[in-house]
Amino acid sequence: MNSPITLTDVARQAGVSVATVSSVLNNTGRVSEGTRQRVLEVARDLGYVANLSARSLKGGRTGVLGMVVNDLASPVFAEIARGASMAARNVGLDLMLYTTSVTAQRERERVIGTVSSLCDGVLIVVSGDSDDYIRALEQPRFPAVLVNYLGETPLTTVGADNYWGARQATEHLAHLGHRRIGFITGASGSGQGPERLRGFLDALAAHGLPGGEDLIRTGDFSRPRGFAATCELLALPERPTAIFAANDESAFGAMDAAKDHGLRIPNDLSIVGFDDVPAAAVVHPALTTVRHPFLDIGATAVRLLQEAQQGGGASGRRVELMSELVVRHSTGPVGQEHQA
Amino acid sequence: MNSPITLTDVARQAGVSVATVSSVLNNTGRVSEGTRQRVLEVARDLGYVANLSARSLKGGRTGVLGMVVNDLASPVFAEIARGASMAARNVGLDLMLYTTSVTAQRERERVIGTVSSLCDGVLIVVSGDSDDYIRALEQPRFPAVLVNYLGETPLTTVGADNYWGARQATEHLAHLGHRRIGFITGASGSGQGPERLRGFLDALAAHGLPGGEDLIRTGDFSRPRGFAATCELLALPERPTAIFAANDESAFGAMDAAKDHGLRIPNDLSIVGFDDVPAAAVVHPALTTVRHPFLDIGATAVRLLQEAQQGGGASGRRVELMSELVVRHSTGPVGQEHQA
DNA sequence: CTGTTAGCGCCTTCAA
DNA sequence: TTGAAGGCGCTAACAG
Repeated sequence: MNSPITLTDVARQAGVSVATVSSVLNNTGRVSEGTRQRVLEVARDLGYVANLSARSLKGGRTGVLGMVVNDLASPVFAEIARGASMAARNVGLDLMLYTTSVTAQRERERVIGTVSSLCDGVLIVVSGDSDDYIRALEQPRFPAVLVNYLGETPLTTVGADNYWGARQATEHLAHLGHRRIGFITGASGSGQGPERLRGFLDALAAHGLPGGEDLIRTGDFSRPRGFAATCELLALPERPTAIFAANDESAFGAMDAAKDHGLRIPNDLSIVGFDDVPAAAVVHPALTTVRHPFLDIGATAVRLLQEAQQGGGASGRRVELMSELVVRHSTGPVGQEHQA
Repeated sequence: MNSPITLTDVARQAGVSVATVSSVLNNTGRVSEGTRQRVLEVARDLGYVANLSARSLKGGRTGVLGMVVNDLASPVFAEIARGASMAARNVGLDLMLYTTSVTAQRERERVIGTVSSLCDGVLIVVSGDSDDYIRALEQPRFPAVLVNYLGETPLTTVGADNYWGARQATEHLAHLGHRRIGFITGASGSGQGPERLRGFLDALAAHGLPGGEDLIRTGDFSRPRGFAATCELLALPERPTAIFAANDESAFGAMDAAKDHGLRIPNDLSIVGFDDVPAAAVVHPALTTVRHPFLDIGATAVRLLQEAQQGGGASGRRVELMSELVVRHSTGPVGQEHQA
């Protein structure tokens, strides 16, 4: 039974005091080079790993950032976590993920409390609206950064633009000659969807294109709903030549529906998504979409969290990254078939 | 600046000793009902949350399970984590995820060391082969369970069958009348791929079907390779009427390729995947695939971990769950076009 | 039934 | 340049 190596073990083995070992390991205080080398060597040989609990209890920095999420399965979340994880690693920090249900209030407070007793700071990634979730953090007891949160809050938040990305995507379609463009909305609860719709509508107006009710279909960010909404759109007397879906998942559903109707993409129907999840680049044809810079969002969140730690309280900044149109192969000029 | 509430705070506020509070909160020792209620009330009012570091340092159970993964982006991983997370919650435990790179040896030891100082036990989910990763855990210093690991190890492992699932899928195709069936392999490194291929080949032999080299194409579990491999298969002088891909991602690529060639699924080409990731149910047509019970795997891992904790050392069990064919709409009887 | 106390592993003065 | 000692929040053993 190999019990974990403690600082004391290293000290004993190296024939010095614990304080000396601590100094060496933390690069603090002046220790003679000889002692230094010996301690380092012993620590390595013994496979010493600092006990985080002890360090945290003592009140020092643990070098661990916490991340609280409520949906492990979403690729959007996964990308943000990946970005945060890489950024943390780059500055010598670890990232710890904690899952929690959106529903139970007590549960969330417990999770936040737990994480904050372990970590130097916490990143909160919540999908949809869960305002009271946030309320618990607002007492500036602990460095926290909110990711993709659109509500009112004094805390620091990071997100990315939705409006201009949607506008850009719609204009891309307009420049391609499309005049009837369908739109598949997101889930009504989320804050991201409406902004995307607004960008779409404004671009339409700017180009004098029709944006009637019949061209706007309710989706819920899911693939099956994207499929169904597209079928509705294609059943219209004057069917659209392009469809803009409020997220990639819906766009994948739209692609399925188009192929099902024997339509070629992009010849017969152009399709644009939103998010640029990894799958968007590998579907066939590759999806034209608006890149939400999730990796950057994660990395920025880590940076802001570090600033919040050093700066002390909640800085209350609101950072919005730019999203960007990525043109791939699911969009093209209006085909002859439909121009008549 | 609201500093966290400690046990002492609660004790002071309730007018009792810390030991009493501790007893109440842990349901240990006998405390009078009146005191009990008062303590509970004060704790709730103050929003007391136990400091995990202190509890862990003291040597007690923390109620947190660790999970070490090397790929946050894979849906396979996400499902396992989801299963483990739900199972943990059901027994009142939390799950903490720690990411680590597969490459750096020192790094991994550090992560394991860190996690083990915080958690009651650890779940290791490694994709591909990383044998020396495992070696570090083998000293039974700490309850650990390996997920989806196929190598030799004295540690407890949980996984799911690959061979019989592949056999079943192939037989499904054979019963549908397919005689020329293509296969897209997985990445050569992984241990899961070869077993799936073996199941495929044995089923072929059992039915007296051809399994020549030309029908077996090298994939790497990715969608683009699945696409390319399928194009090769479709270019064969005598093209297959069905394709079995070693994982769903490859199967999605195969579906893309088929549609690209103007083939209808399943009328002109049947396609089977492996894994049953969530996307498999929502692509169009819905993918027939072999369900690897990831949620169950995660849940079982949690259960075994608990047993390992209670039982003490590494029990060294090897649990293999059954995989199961899920017939959806991407497979059907051989079409007239190809029967001639 | 309830209070006092030691000590988990570490870091940080302070003293030598 | 190094050693000794205290205390972070908590639990468990022991007194009262």
